[in-house]
Amino acid sequence: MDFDLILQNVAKHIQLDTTESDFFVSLLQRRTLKRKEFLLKQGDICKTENFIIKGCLRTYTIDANGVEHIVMFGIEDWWVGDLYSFLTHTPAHYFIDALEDTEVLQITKDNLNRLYERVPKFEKFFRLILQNAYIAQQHRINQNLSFTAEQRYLKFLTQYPQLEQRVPQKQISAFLGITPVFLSMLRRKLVNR
Amino acid sequence: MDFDLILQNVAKHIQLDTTESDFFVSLLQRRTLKRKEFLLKQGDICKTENFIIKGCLRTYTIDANGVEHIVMFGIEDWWVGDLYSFLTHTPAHYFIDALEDTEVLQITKDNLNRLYERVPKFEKFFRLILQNAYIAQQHRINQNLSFTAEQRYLKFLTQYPQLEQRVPQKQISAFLGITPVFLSMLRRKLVNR
DNA sequence: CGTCTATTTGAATGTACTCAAAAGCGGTGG
DNA sequence: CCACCGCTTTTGAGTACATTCAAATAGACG
Repeated sequence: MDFDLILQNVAKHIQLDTTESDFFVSLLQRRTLKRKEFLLKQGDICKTENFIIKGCLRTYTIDANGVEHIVMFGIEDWWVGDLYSFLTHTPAHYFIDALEDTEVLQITKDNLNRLYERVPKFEKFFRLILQNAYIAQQHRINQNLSFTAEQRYLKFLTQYPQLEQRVPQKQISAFLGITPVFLSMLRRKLVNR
Repeated sequence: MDFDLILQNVAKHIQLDTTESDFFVSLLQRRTLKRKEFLLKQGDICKTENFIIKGCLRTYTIDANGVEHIVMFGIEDWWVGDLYSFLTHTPAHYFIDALEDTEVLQITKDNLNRLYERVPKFEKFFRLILQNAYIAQQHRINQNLSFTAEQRYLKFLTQYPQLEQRVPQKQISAFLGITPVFLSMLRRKLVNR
């Protein structure tokens, strides 16, 4: 059933009884995105937090020169959204679109607040989700500071082996912060060993 | 009095009555650090979250070549620590030491859990602190991807004008992810305009 | 098949680093 | 108060990493 994955995701951190999990899923809305379809555009208000049950999303910006930079990828079992926009009801900094046909479960801020009230354990749940995301980001900042593009690419391969298969090189280069041309050169160099 | 700053910091997000704030401060321990003294070393377990009431700390790593990379600075009114180590009781990834004589208020994990139990509002408080930190980091990742060293330096100057005055250039270069030599060249170039 | 986009390749350029040496600056002890 | 030491910052030359531009090739999709 559709809610299996998200309930497993929740169960990693908090225990729910049937009433609680029924209430939780009653607050979720399903949404389907075609490849290249936007979940969020820069400047819009991000009205939902989104749990991916199928497919792949990217969160990115476009800089002054029109170059895209990917802040994060999301695949099955990941939460994505523009947290700042969601929380403060201000225009989003990021674009989010689908790299594959994707299905998400969405929860609005109002529903999230209802959830916090009725099942306060979810405060803890979302705190933990956030903590993990925070720690992952901190490591990424550190990696970007410490490593060359080649090292970052090799790290990416081991850290996200699924993604390497699924997303085009162009997207990987936008995540690593290098040009597609240079990534292509790196790959050639690596193969020749 | 010593707890003014931290109580103001808390009051930004949640309201406490006297009993609650008394209980909160009763869980805090004060610690003084001399310049260059360590609050945490890589490999140690981070046993406290730390609120800076005076001074300046840096959270950093040392890469394979012995080069330091600063993940964040902390000054008055900031919370610092190695969150992952603190939460999971595993060895810390980061060093934290003092760039100036510094005073912090510390709370242990046990005391934090007591606090959560007795004053559940603090769950919300630390969630908000974390949210803000998360968002700031996300912007930093994006900036590191989108901007050249010169642009990042200029951004740093406007974002942390206090720090520019207080910390040596060497530390700023370690934060920006460039060599001190190159930062010196950038500064010369910028002055010559 | 044709069109559109992604990837590869090569040459020229720019950005940032290394190494080495000199100059500046702060603290300490005589 | 000055001299010296250690550390930071500056300067310059040579080098490595990564980008831009342009063109060719390969792949994906209707």
